[in-house]
Amino acid sequence: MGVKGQETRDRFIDNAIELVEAGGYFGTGLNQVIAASGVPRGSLYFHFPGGKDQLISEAVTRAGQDVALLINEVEGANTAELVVGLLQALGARLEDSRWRKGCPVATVALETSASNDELQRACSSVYAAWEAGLVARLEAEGHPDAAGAATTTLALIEGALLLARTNRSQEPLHRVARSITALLT
Amino acid sequence: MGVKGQETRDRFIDNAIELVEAGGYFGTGLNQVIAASGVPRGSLYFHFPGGKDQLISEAVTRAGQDVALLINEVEGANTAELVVGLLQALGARLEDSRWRKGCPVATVALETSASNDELQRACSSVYAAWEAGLVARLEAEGHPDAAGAATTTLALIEGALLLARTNRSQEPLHRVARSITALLT
Amino acid sequence: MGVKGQETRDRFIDNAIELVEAGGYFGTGLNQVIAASGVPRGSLYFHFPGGKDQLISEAVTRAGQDVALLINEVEGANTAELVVGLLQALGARLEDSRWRKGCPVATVALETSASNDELQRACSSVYAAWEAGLVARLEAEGHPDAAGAATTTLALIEGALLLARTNRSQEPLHRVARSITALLT
Amino acid sequence: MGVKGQETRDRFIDNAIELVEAGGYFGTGLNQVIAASGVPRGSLYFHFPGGKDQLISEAVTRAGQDVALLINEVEGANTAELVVGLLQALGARLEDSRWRKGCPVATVALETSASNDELQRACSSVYAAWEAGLVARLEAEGHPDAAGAATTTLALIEGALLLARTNRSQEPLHRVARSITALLT
DNA sequence: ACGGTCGGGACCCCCCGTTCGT
DNA sequence: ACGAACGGGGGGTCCCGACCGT
Repeated sequence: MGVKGQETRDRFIDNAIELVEAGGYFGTGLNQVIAASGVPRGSLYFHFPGGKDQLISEAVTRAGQDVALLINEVEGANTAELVVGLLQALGARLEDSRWRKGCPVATVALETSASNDELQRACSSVYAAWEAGLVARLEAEGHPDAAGAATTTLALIEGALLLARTNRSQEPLHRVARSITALLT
Repeated sequence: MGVKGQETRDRFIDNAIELVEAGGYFGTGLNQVIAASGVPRGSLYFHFPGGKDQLISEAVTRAGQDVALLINEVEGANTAELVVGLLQALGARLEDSRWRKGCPVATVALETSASNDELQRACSSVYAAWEAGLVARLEAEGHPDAAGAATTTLALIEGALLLARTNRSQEPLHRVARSITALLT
Repeated sequence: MGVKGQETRDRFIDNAIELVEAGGYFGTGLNQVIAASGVPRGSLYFHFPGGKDQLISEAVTRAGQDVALLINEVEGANTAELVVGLLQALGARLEDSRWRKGCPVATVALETSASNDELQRACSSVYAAWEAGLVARLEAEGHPDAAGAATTTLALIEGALLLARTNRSQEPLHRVARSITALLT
Repeated sequence: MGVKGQETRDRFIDNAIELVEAGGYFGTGLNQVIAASGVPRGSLYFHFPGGKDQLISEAVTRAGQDVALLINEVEGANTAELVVGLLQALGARLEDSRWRKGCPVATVALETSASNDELQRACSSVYAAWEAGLVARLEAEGHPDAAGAATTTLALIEGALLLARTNRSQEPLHRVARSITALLT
């Protein structure tokens, strides 16, 4: 694939992430993605012959990888500090985007878990990758129940993001941040 | 309003809850609701002149009230026991429905928080009611940080439901149940 | 029919005239008429069992009669003066209503002449009545071709109203007023 | 735009003219246009992203241009003869179409002048073009009040067409034809 | 390989005019 | 007289595929 083609592909994915994060799978039309990308309609099906499912699936995966890197590569801090920092950053991002950018996976996960296996698997994989990163960290720190703590941490983050976004307030994130420390140490 | 009219209205709302819980706001068509309700199209707009938004809004509210009753009226158990029981019941319901029935509010909340104020407010109100119920319980038990614990509990439940549904496994609910006990006692 | 019933009937007709004059037959919904009349839905079909066609038909007829009275009963002026005065009054009414109130018959006549015999006949009758009034006047004045002049006059008025409304300007009415005098004297 | 696409576009417009002339703006459904054109629904919105308004607007404009050509390009006859010939042709067309094809602009003009600026402007432009053609002719013939005569002529034609169509008779056109000669010479 | 135009329907939500039962 | 039921149709948008031109 040429450089030009890769750029076009990336433009689609980047814009898809942005739009899907705000509106979800069903709430985002390909027309919006196409318009935002400034690329003709026909090109989309050249790069993503699987259509909307393939595009959104790759978008979710890409967005998930970006976060996974954060979890895996931040150093010089224990897990509790990492998560607290993450919550703070997510809260700022959420409010700065006027409550549009929460978790790029959750909406799609809930919308498609009952009706679209391809996307359900993509979302599940993202969560699995995040959880694996947390488990590795917690085990390295000698946590007695790394698996349980990782799942709980992930649930707390996702739940807090959901509440914060729905209430349009960072307060749930702050409250959860306090609880996390007690839970992980 | 006559008895007959109320029944028709309720049929719409009940079926809307069912369908929206599985498919979300955008993923659920009014045609599906109408077909499932066995009521003609025109009747919907007689009972819900505000259209889809009014119908789904009332559906979310109704579903939220049903859960609120559970939180407020279960007696003879402390909050930790209540929540653990709730997680167990939610897990069974989720798996029994073949991973279709998770939280009737979360999907709509995420889909509409950026684009639909009426629904965002309806979802936010439901969460507020649930949280208030938890706070009342925790305060009655003398919890030192009832507000923080309630938000954290709610986030945990919602996050665990999201993970369980996405992974099609009750495991996240079980793990979180263990953490809850530590958190609330 | 009781007094109350007659009032309800009249309310329907008056509001129908108003709305139909602005929006035409297809452009006016019974819901609008019902809402404007402040009368419950079911009452409409009690007073007008023939439905929309009967209501609009009676509205067109009533509106036509009001104008016919004007043509037949204005005294102390020859026909040319009557018509010029009429054009002036119609122009003022048109502009005062922000170009909504032109001829209460023309729109319905054009919309329904191809598809609705009942309404086509109603409109045709109104025009016939107007024309008869003009013929009577012109004959009384000794006009050599009363029938031809009456039809021409009516066509000029209707055409000028159409142009004035479409261009949102009284100018066509003024220009036609000048021609009328030459034609009728 | 390719040849194929242009043909599809033209099919839409041609059928829209036909249907709108008979039924008006509100009386003509896009489904009818689509069915008559034998082109799928989606194609309509590709060629007319502005929807019904754009389609009908272009249809009215196109129909107006066809008539304008007639006014501007007929030679070897003075204006009075041109108009008389026009009235005769319009009468034949009207009766041959079983009183369906009158003026392709008037119905839409009356229906939309109060509620749809785009279409009101389109109709107004058509009338302006026709009037300009008449003014040019009359000035060339040395008419002392070309503007007044042009407006009057246009009003007469439109009014006569309205009456003829409503009464389902060519008689009004014949009577007006006689008056026209007196007016323009 | 890639960009671009267009055809193709299914489906969206909403509102229509009408009729029924009380 | 009136609230409610009743379907069919309104305009509009969806995602997809095919067929061009490079």
